[in-house]
Amino acid sequence: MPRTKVTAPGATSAPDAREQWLRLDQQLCFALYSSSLAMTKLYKPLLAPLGLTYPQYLVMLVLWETDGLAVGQLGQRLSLDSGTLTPLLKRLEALGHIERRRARDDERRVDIFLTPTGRKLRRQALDIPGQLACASACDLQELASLTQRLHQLRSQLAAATEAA
Amino acid sequence: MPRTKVTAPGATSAPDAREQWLRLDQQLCFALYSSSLAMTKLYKPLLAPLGLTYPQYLVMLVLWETDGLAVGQLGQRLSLDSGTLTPLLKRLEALGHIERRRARDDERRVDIFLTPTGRKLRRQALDIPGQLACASACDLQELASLTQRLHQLRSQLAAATEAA
DNA sequence: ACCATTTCAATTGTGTGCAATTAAATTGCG
DNA sequence: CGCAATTTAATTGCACACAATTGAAATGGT
Repeated sequence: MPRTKVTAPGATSAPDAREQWLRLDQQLCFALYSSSLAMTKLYKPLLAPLGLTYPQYLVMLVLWETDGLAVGQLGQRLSLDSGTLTPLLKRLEALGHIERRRARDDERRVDIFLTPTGRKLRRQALDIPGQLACASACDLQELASLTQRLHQLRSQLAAATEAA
Repeated sequence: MPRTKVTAPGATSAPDAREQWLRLDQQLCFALYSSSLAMTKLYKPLLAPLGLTYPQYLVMLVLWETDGLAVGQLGQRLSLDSGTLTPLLKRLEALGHIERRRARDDERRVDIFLTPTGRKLRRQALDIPGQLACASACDLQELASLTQRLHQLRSQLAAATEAA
């Protein structure tokens, strides 16, 4: 019979439920963390032909949807800050995929534009999601529902972080 | 009516299903990636009192379950290699939480042992999973099932990576 | 016993992530 | 208009992640 007793903060006697929750495999955080790293590893060989790292690929996904975003807008879309994006974008620029242009109407802003090379890269990327879907599960329905659940979780986590 | 036609690799006419799958929000990889980063951000203030980063916390979770593991075993448990673990473990040693001991029966191995300080830290960690559960969802049933689903996904991703 | 192979951790180099600071440009209030 | 507050990206510093290499130690076949 499972114990439901709540142990007071200072109590040291009797194993309480908190012991169970400290187990690595029971923690959502680790499931998330290790899955995410595993996903990145699986992407690596698929992205190698495009010459992109995984975070660079995410940036390109955003730009293929909406070209000409400012660094801050990109960051908002991906939940990354300028400390992460600035060097990453400079590398994408060095590769010839994007152009970083200081906005004329607000000199603080840096807008990001795809080059023809960057736009062409999209065609090579078209097959990647399909390959990934096969490798990860292949049940598209299940995949979509898991994706939705994670987006929902992300919102809750972000909201909880703000609240603190 | 949804198209089920499979476009040949070289075809350029007619928008096909692959276009849809390239959208950022439809991709499981991004849902996973951003959720994991959001989770880490939420942990940060909770771990600050313990003086641990999130990956350091994961290492401590493993050691609290099984003390005296070799670096490689720790890496297997967390899916991290020595390039990541060696500097992290040196920092944990500098903090006084663990001791790195060259194994006598096999000089290649480095075994990791908790110090009394490291063991004591566990008590401070007991409340963390509960706080996190509340922040993330609070429906324990749902949380557990998501965790299971992610562990399963991780296995599939790891298997697919091996296969390549 | 010898030596090629294998197994380990450590090191090196590249690329994120993020907090904190900096510096420039803009906005808004009096 | 003048100036403080705000916004924006860049920079700096620290801590992962991981590929590739190194070097020491153990193993296995002959």
